[in-house]
Amino acid sequence: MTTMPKAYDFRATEQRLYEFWEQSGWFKPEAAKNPNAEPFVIAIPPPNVTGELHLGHAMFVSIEDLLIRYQRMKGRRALWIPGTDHAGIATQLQIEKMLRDEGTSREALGREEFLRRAWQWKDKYGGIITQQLRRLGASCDWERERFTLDDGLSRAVREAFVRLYEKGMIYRGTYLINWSPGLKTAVSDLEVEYNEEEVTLYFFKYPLKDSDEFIPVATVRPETILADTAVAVHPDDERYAKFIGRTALVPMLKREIPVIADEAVSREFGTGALKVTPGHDANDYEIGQRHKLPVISIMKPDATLTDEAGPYAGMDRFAAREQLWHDMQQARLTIKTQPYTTNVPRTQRGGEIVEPLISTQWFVRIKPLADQATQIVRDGQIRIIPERFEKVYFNWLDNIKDWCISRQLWWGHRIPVWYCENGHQFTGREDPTQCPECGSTQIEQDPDVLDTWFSSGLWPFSTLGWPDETDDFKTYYPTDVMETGYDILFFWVARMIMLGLDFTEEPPFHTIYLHGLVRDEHGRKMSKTLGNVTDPLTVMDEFGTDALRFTLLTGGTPGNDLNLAISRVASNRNFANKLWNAARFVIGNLNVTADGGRRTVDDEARTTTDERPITDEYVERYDLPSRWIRSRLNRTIHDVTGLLDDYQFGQAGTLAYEFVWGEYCDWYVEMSKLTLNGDDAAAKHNTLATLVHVLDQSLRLLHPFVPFVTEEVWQHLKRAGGEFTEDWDDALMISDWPKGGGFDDDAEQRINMLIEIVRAIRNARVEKKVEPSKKIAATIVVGDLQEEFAPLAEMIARLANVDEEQLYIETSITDKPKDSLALVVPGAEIYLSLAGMVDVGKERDRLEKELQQAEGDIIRLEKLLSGSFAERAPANVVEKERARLADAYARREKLAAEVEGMTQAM
RNA sequence: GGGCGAGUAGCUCAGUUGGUCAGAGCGCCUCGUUUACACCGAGGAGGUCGCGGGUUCGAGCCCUGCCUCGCCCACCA
Repeated sequence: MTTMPKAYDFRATEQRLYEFWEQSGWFKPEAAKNPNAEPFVIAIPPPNVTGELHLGHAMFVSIEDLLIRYQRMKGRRALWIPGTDHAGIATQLQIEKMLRDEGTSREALGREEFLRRAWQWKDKYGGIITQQLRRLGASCDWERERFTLDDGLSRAVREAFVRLYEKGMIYRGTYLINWSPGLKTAVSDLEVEYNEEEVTLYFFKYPLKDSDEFIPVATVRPETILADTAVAVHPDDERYAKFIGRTALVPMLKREIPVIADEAVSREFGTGALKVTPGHDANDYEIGQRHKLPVISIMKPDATLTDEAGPYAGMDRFAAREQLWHDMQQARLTIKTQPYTTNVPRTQRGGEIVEPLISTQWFVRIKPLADQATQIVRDGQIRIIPERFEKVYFNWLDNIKDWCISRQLWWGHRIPVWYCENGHQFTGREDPTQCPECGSTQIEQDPDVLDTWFSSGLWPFSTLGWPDETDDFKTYYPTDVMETGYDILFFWVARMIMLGLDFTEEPPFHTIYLHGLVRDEHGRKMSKTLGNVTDPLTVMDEFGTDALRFTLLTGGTPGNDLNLAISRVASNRNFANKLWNAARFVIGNLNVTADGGRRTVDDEARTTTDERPITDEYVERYDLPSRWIRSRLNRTIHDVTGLLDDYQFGQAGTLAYEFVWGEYCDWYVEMSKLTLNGDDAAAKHNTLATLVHVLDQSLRLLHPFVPFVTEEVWQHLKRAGGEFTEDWDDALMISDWPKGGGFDDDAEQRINMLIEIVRAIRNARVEKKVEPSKKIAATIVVGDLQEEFAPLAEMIARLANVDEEQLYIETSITDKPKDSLALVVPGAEIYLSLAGMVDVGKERDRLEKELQQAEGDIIRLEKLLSGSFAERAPANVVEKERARLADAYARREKLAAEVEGMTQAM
């Protein structure tokens, strides 16, 4: 027998198989059988270089590897470009933490030393994440691995910046931006998150100059009073009309500011009067522009106050808030405080409150790029799956604001702009040594670096060698599918499209597939503080990579979040085991029958790529179950292929799963035992050929979903298969995708009926509590004689031996067997000899019920078919209903006769 | 304030041109060792498909209103 253990051991196979694949070079597109095949390319969403594997990674690897393996098997030159992202803020934070633990800081080290340490860190931890992607089975071409800060990509970033700069698409300016005091850098609008929080709303008096009167004002950030440059009221507000044009005094500072009127003030909110702080509030900034108000900035990068804050200079923003309020209370300038719920802006990374600050930063003029990016999707040149995200995409691009791309960090691509001592500003593809305008050699590079997303926005082409016209770029660009989480549609996807269109004049991919977030079992977001984080490595340790992958692929739908239920992972591990054991069965039989059971295999029997129609010869060759399973296989191949081409991965996987488990294992393997037990060598041979063929094709269908177990099983099958498998490829992963053959409706119909009959008998046996091992005699009446049913039904349903003439298959009978239990299924009647086991009264009730049901069906169907349904509904649908009606008539007749017979017997 | 998604068996979820669509897995109940598999096999219980209208011969599936939960965008101090 076989040496395969009873249970599939993924621990013993996964790593070995991955190394086998990778070392064979099959992850490279150059390994394609046809060197001129059409390429299929995916650029990986680059994980943070120092990141750790989480379920989001597992999700994208599952989907992208599925796509890549599928297209590879279909013969495309499949290329999955791997790589990592330097992830500016995230990585710099980690390095700074390390330095803090060492008792030093980036400031103490200086820029150069800091970067040296950062690269050291990257070299140490940068390999971990890619190692973990391998663990997931990712069939990336690792020889093409890239990193956003490597030389090639840095050159791409430089080129991109210079081009935009020269076109006037990049500018430097002083504006109100989002400032992160913790990170001490500007962040873009997207990096600010608003959370509803309980804060305090402070009401106070704005005193007027030369008067005892005051204007009541409310604010949630009292410290910004110090930067006020006006008090504004609504022009139509009678309460405050008299103050317009007068002068107010900033509390404690007694700085004189005007009282102005502006439509932007809401009369209903707070006191109806507004303090205007152009230096620290976006709306106020606009009001300030309208009224030409001065802009005062009271905050330094670390959120301590500047000299403008007078006595509060040097204090932290929150300390200053308290102190100022205290002082104002002393000065009787306060009115009251009250709790207030509002959206507080916090940085995505650090989590501290973002401060709107006036600052000089670099921006990309985004509108022209956004318009192009909108158009390309509207034109259908890029398709987004699921489609609803197109609306979200359009909405964001339509309201886009210029992109702040400078960051006050050290870890990243330094902005390639230099300033000379004479105030000239210039860029260059190469680092300059002197000013191109005045020739001064006293030049200094801008200290800032670029937003991480600037470099990732170039990813699909920078990884292929752009801006050079490399072979890779020419061959593999544009890529095909961009697969990633919907949460980075704006951050990353939109920017790749904008920059891709601008630099390469082509959409960087034609399809965007967005997956959802992986949540915990009950739909909660996974977080360390909640303690509900599922580590994919732990899951893989326990259930195997295939089980995790299959769960992620079939457990949800595109664009929707997925609640990961461990019980599903467990059941998918069981599925891997099922495949394993089906193979053990097949392989065991191959070995056992090595002597007498086999005869020479001809091409006809092997049929790994049969496209042929169902011929007489074919029908002659294969027994009914084999014809049935081959036909079902062909249908499954057809459907799974269609679903995959339509990006319906979950459906495709489920279908293949159900075929393998529910039809091949549950029925065909069982039925094959009959033939394998017999002594018809030719029949045995054909059944074995079918067992091998269907398993092989099923493994191919499933390989993109569960690559490890399918490869392992396939290798065992290949080794044991002898003449059946001698022309197979070296590995499943490089085998051809199944083409599928014709459908054998006749065989399907017959086996379906057999299955119905067997189910009815099994059901009756359990209901009547017949010993499982006890054989019972039966008569089966089927319209058209199905002699093949006898031995199959005998075996599967444990009916009495046909040779003892206790199992009859008839086309019709005149007298019902005595003391029998009647069962009626569509197209057949069954009489089980259960002498003495049947309670006639109960039995009559049961049949009565079935009779009523049949009558109900008849009434419903007659009504349906007499109405306009028959005219309006499609012909095939009507036909189906007609057939059901005919069957109901037949059932009614049989059942009525039964019931009557039993009533008399009583 | 605007937009989107979800609400289907106890739990986690499928269900794409409206016509066996009322399903799967897990859990539960009864049985069970026949050439693979107890990570198994056979059988079973369990749902008015969130609620109300409407369109249609026919609606989880389309339209409309409402309820609950979640998310995104905007951000009136």
